[in-house]
Amino acid sequence: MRADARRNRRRITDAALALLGERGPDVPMEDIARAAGVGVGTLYRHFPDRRALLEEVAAGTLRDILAFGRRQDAPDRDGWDALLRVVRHCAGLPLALVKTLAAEAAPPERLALQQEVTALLAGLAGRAQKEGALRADLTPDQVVEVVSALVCRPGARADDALAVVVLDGLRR
Amino acid sequence: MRADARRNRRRITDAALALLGERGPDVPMEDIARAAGVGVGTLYRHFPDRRALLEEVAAGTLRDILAFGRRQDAPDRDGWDALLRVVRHCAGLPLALVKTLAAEAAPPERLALQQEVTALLAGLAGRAQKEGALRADLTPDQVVEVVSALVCRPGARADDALAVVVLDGLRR
Amino acid sequence: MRADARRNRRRITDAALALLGERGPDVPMEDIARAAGVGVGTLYRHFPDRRALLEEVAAGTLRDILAFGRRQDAPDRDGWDALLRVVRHCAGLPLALVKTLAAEAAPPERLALQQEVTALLAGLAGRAQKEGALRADLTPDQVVEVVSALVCRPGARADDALAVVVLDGLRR
Amino acid sequence: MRADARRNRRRITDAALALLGERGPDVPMEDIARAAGVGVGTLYRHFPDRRALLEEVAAGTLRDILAFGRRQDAPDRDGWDALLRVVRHCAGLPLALVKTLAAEAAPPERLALQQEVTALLAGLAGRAQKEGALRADLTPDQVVEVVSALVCRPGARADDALAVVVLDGLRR
DNA sequence: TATGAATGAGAATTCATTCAT
DNA sequence: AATGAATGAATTCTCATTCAT
Repeated sequence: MRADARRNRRRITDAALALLGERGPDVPMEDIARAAGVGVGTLYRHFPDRRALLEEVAAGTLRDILAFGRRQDAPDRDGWDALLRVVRHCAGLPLALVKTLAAEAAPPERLALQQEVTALLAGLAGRAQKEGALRADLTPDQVVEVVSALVCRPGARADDALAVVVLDGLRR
Repeated sequence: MRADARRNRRRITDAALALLGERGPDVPMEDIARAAGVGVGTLYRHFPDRRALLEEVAAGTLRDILAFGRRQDAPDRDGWDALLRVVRHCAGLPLALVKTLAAEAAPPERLALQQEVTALLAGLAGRAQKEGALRADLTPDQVVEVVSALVCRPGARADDALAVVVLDGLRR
Repeated sequence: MRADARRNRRRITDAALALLGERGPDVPMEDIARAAGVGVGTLYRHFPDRRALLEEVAAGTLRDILAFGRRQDAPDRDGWDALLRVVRHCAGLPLALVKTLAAEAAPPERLALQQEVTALLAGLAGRAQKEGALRADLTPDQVVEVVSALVCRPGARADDALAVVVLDGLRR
Repeated sequence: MRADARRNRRRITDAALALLGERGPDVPMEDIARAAGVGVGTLYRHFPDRRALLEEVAAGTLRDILAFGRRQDAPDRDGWDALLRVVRHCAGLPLALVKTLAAEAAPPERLALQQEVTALLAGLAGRAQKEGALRADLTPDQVVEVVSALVCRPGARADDALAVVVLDGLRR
């Protein structure tokens, strides 16, 4: 039954992500459970309360970015290119939603993830600056701030007007 | 008595804006009424329901931008400069909040206002392109899209990293 | 509407006392509201949560005892007699129920009331001992403990077997 | 395997008694199971529902009293003394708790046990009256009522103030 | 007209019980 | 036979809205 439980847990987070996207951050737990095909009780067995579910949804996305980013962060690939790939990857994630969910004070676990992501991106930014591809009048953390704003928008796409303008603005 | 009513109405929208900013989009009507110094009954006399109140808050901000923008849109001032001033003005408004409030389908009145604002900004963008100050490979509407994303962020400031990058990216 | 609200509040505590007596300490708030002839919302406007309602029911009874006891505590009436009257009065109150409701840690307000009641009874007991009517080998506080046990029983009556035995056991 | 089952059953009733004492009459079944070191499923294999478990806890205590009482009820020992020993024994049992658990209508099995205990104690009381040790103006059943009230109190001890007063009140 | 009390539908959460493994 | 995951009814509490004063 370990397998069943794992499947249910996954169904729940998936359903949560979908419904929150469609219907905003106040979707009832019961609707999420129904969409996941389980009873509310099952939802609450996996997540002690609403906050815990939302945190897990957020954490899942952060872990995804982290994993993807680390795969790009190879010494033989230039930083600017890696940064671009991460931005493109992020544009496919529901980051605006996740940011909304995570509006409350970050619990330690999320804080740690956020710092890891930030550190990873700042590292890439620093390398890109050394390579001369990225403008040098911003600190790496400011670059992360810019990238984060670019990517945490509702409807963000990697090739929409803002992306073009921001990436141009970052170059050189 | 007319003056009283007007004052109350204003107090209510002000309180709503303030509380929504401090405590998120789910602040109870009763708290808004209390912060405005009136009873709930009075609040409901001015606004038939919660949606109507939020719409008014949003509309107020749109009207503010429109008024400011029109004042900048003088034929003897260059478009790029006017656009910059509008961006700076907007950065001082709680536009992220307003955008959140206005997440639902826009009613005709708001739609009209939004279109007026868009038209105004697109006009400025067009002029700035003709002047050669603004890059020409974007349509004016795309420029408005970029400016809007720049300005409708939580904590947006007219001189933060994203603003610098975006404005640099728009120039020429 | 002050009068209405007061009437409702009273109805609620009365209904609570009645239902808790009939159906035990877990009666749903909704049932209490219905029995009081009001909606749940009204109940919650008067008492912020279940605990607050139960505390009020308990406090009401303590206040009743205190008021009655103080009326008996006249210098020209002997202490033993006053104590007997208080015992008889208490036997008519749902003290077992109240004790159950008040099983949780006492909040300051209840604590204060309890101490006042205890002090009053201990005072009467002390006087009764000086008069020679009450056995002297117990401290006044122990007498209060005995009286309290006598009176906080389900179905306590002032003339049932336990009352007879205890009052006999206290005399001299 | 029979031994295992018996051990589990015992663990469950013990855990139930302990937890009910610590945390009140509403402890979840799952917590009882955990405290007993078994799964809920096992708990439900032994007791068809919550009521059945509570009844068994109550019945266990009644059987204990009955067994102890019968050992005291020897023709060569005086009734008053036997009664005293039973009272002392009972004071060590969680009778207040058991009384609370058994607040519902008594099922036949418990009813029978209660009557046996009552009969035993009434027998002792009758003998004590004949011996002249116990006051004779109460029926044996009233004496049982008094003893029962003495012993079914939260925190009852065989030498606390109420016990002293009641036992004095019963003598002669 | 302003007030705030009353209403009740809706949302989060708990827990007795069932059932697949 | 034991386990613990799943279920959903029941319960507490909140808040938009109505209405008596």
